[in-house]
Amino acid sequence: MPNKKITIEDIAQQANVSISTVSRVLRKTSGVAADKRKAVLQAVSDLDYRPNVFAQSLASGQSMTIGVVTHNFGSPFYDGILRGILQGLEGSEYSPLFADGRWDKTIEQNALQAFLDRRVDGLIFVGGQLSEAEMVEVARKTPLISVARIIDALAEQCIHIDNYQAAYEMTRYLLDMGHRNIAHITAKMHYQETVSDVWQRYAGYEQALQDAGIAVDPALVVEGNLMQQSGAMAVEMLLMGKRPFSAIFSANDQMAFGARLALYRRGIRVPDDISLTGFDDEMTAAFTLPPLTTVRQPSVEMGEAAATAVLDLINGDTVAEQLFKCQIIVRESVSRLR
Amino acid sequence: MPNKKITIEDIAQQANVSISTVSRVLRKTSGVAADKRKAVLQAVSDLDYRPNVFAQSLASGQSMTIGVVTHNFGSPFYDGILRGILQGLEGSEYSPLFADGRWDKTIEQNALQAFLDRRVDGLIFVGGQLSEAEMVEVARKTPLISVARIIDALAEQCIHIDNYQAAYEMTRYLLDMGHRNIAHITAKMHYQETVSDVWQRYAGYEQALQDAGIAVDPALVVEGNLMQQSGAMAVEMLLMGKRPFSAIFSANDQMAFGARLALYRRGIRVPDDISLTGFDDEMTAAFTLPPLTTVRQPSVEMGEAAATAVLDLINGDTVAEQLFKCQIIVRESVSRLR
DNA sequence: CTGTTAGCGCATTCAT
DNA sequence: ATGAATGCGCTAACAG
Repeated sequence: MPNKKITIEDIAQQANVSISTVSRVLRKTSGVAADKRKAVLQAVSDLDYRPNVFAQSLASGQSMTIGVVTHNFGSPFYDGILRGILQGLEGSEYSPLFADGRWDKTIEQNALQAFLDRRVDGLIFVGGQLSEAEMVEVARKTPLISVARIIDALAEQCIHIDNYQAAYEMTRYLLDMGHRNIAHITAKMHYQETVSDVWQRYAGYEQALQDAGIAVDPALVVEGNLMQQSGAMAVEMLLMGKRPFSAIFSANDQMAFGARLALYRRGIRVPDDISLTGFDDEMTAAFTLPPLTTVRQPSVEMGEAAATAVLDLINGDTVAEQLFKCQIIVRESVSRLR
Repeated sequence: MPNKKITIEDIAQQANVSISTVSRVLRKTSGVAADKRKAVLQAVSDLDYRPNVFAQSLASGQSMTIGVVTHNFGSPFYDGILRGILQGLEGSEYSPLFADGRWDKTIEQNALQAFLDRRVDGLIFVGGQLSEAEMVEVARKTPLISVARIIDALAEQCIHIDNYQAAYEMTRYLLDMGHRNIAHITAKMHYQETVSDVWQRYAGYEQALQDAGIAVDPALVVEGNLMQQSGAMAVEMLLMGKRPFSAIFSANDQMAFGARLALYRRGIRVPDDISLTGFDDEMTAAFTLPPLTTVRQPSVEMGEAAATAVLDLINGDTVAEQLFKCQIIVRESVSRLR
């Protein structure tokens, strides 16, 4: 039977030293005679001692934890972020605490409060529903890093991808494949906090077309709301307009799936009749026929960067905004024209 | 600016009472004069006081937390469980702590240790890699509930579905649709702890056939390892055998997706040529054509039951094993025969 | 280097 | 009902 209520005092006795010496070797704050250190370590393992984190935190004022807040655990993207954070924290003395906001602001706020009550030494937000002002307020009191969401007032503390470039490259890819009439499914500005991302994606699309000497045809740009259903609607709208197009670039995978479904129902084949691309690579684990050409966010790397960054912040170091480059995942949903 | 370092003492002063009185109204352990109580509450909100959880835990010996350990956050099933747990804990004084074992036993053990160090008052395991013996050992020291995994020695503390019945019903459904030659993709006994579930699913399949006067054809039962890839292999094996079959019942969705893929590659249509069903309803959010007829585990209800159960356990009450009934989700992956 | 001591913030007897 | 006093287990000055 492991530890019952073994305290630092027990091992001090067992090792014939004072409790401060024990604390010293455990916290490795200052030198301790080799023999005493050995005796302490021996006692620790003999008695299977486990320090009381509450007492530690109470006395030191530090909890040695960092809180991770997200929209919801159940997504591949978050899963990657999570792995990255775990990796990034490895070796450090800090351990992560997780909370799932469930896309509900109230729940998220409660979770945040719980973290604050637990005196987390740092915070990592992956997305999040809090307003910029609230984030800034929180950041004033606790080291905080925002992943996959840009907070202008906290730019240096943000880790995200270069949406513009990724969209540019995706459009460029479509152009290279011979497509000239490329539709784009975007989203209205007010639907999500991710709005700025979506806007940048549109900008990348536009610029790529312009650089290819093609003007954006407003009739080929339709707005959804980021959800799958709206992707299907978007296709219907595109079809109703008489403008011909050979490819669709959706600002996110969700809508792309909706589009895929709508096309399927119409008997329009992908990619034989229409090429289709998305953004986020949300369905890597899913079963899609054919899988979508899309943009993959380096979630693991971003998570790791986030962990490293909070650690730096806690450590008093300055951090800088980090822009990650995405990878275009080419799959059979795009065909070469001509 | 909210609380800085406001302690119980500050509000004691502000309310002209002793700290013990403050503690009393906050912990509502014993009666306090109405006026004093009001004064205290007023001071608490005025100063935006937040109790120090570490001091609380250190003094009381309780952390008022329950730890939730899972394989990995990123699955719809876990997502449901999570929601259920959140619901079930609502109103109680306990708040959850989450850990993701990432399908790695070492990581899981570390997470468990972290929970133990944090003196969680209860534990909920959703799956998990620990051996039965280890689980029993942990359960000896901490109230523990196992979700979706049967631990014989801890039967009363388990919450799971009736795999046998669900499989029976699914097979029955296939039979009702006119199918007579129904293949089954199962898994070898040693691949996972979920093995007993898989076995029960096979048993349900077998019994349903027998009750319909059909003997199980060993040639139509193939073993995978629960992963998608093995589902594809299974189909290849079935195809190689000369036995005809019109439907496949896979013991889990993962393998069913693999099977779906293999069939597609072979140009065999689902459900026109072969009907296909799975188990777990893992891809509700995914894009599948057609979506699979499968078995849905009532994850939310199970999560809620788990939360309630740990609370009971902590409270010293006895708990009983809980078997949940599943729902068969009918989708267009099954066709009617004849 | 090492032992002694004073808190950390709060729950809890113990008196009153 | 309520205030004073202890102690939870540990860290961090503070003296040697």
